[in-house]
This record gives sequence, C-alpha cells and structure tokens, in this order.
Amino acid sequence: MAENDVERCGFLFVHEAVVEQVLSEMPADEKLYDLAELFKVFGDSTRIKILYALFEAELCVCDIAQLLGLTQSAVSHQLRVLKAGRLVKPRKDGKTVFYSLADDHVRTLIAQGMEHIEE
Amino acid sequence: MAENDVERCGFLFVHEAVVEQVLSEMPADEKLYDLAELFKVFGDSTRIKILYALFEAELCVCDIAQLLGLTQSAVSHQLRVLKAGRLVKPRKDGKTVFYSLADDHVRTLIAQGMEHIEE
DNA sequence: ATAACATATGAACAATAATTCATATGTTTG
DNA sequence: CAAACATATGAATTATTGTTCATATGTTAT
Repeated sequence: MAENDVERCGFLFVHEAVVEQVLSEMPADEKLYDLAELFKVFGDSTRIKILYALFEAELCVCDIAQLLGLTQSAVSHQLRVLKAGRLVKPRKDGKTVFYSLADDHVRTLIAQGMEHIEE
Repeated sequence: MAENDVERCGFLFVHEAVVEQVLSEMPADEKLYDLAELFKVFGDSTRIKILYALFEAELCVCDIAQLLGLTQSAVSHQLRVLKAGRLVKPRKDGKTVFYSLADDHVRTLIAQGMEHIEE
C-alpha cells in the first residue's frame, strides 16, 4: 500500500494516516455542537454591542437599552441568550438587575476576533 | 451634579462618566457588525467540523465531504462562507481544490472557545 | 472532441433566530 | 394596599441561514 493510499478522489486523496489523524483529533460531536453554539452567541451585532458596553462597567437592563438605542424587551431577550452562554452574569439589587461580563474569555475572544478583522 | 448623575433608571443608573467611557470605547458600528459576522462563521457545527478537519492537513472538497459524511454541495457552500471570512484558503491543483486554514487566528479562536466550553 | 470527474452555484425549501408587542412577575414607594 | 417601575416572558412576525437538488464550469484523460 505504498502508492495505493494516495488514491484519486473516488475514495480519498489523502493518506490513510492523515485520515486517522483527523478523525482521532476530532472532538466528540456534542462538543463541536456546543462550540458552535458558543460562537453563535457572539454572532449577533446586538449582543456584541451589549458585551462591549459591559467591557467598561456593569450596567442594568434599561441602561443598556438607552445606551444602545434598543428596546427594553430586545435587550432582555438577548441578555437571556448571553446568560445561557455564561458570557454575562446578573446581580440583582432591588428591582433592578445589573449585568457584568462572566469571565475573561469574553474579552480574549472578542480581542482575538478583532485582530482577525483588522488585519 | 454630584448626586444628580446617579439617577434612577428614568434616565441612567450609571454615572455620566461611565456613559462617556462606554460610548468612547465602543468601536464603530461597521466594525461591530463585521465582528459579529466573523463569529457567525464559527457559529455552525458543520463549519466547525470542517475547520477541525483542516487542523491536521490540507484537504480537498470531496475528502472533507467523505470524512465528515456530508454532501459535496453542502461542503462547497460552507467552504465559500469560510473563504469569505478569510478562515480558509484554497490551492488549486488541476481539477481538485485543496483547502487549508488561512491563519493562526482560527486555531487560537477555537482553542479559546473550547476553554470556555470546558470550564 | 467526448467522457469522466471535482468543484461551484442558483433556486427552493425547511429550520432558526431576532424583534416587536402585549402582558406577567416581582420590588419599591406613597 | 395601590401605583409606579424594572425586568422577564410568550406569541406572532419577519428575516436569515443551512441543506438539497439540479445543473453549470472547468480540468484531465481517452
């Protein structure tokens, strides 16, 4: 099987060894799905704006709405998505709820994304 | 305006200074839109799988299709999206086109995302 | 030139998701 | 307790997006 595993594409172009390698390094389907879900959360400009606003300070829902020119409902819905993705966390104080970034991954991921955009 | 700028939420909860800060650090709308678009590209499990496959080796379209159990058309469509986002790059060799990762941001972004998922 | 093959593309369809509107929940104040 | 307020939620609507199917484009080999 010297030249035989470099077949034309009827089967595989690449060497068997590479196929093995690719398949063995590939994470479980569920993890890939979760990863896609995470990026999906970042994949909306409204949510990106909300995250950027929270870069500077914790803010309550109506602050965010006013700052970004969005309705209270839209912001609340999106905060729910961000919270589900563990990207923001709430702190309740009386009737108002303050949101802040959940951890540093948010900052590093967005920074990395920006780098790619700007090159 | 000492206590005055810590108004109840009829206007803004936060200090004027913070509002200024948030708005001044906020990138231009177009950039935020582009950033969301970038993350949107990562935000699909099929595309994530393709990128992971390309972690190990450059692959042609039909290799990817067979490796991942997808149709040629689906892979081609998604490669177009990945290419538009400058996440993969093509190398044409006769009738076959080999794709590889465009740069290291792909790896670092996915690695960062995985970290967040797994904690 | 014709046949076989790898990839790309367009249209149609199905599935997801974002926003709006109305309203519910829960908290504070008079 | 009632009114005012901040937030959350559900349903409906609109917009986006992924996949499939059919077919087009471009390349290699006979």
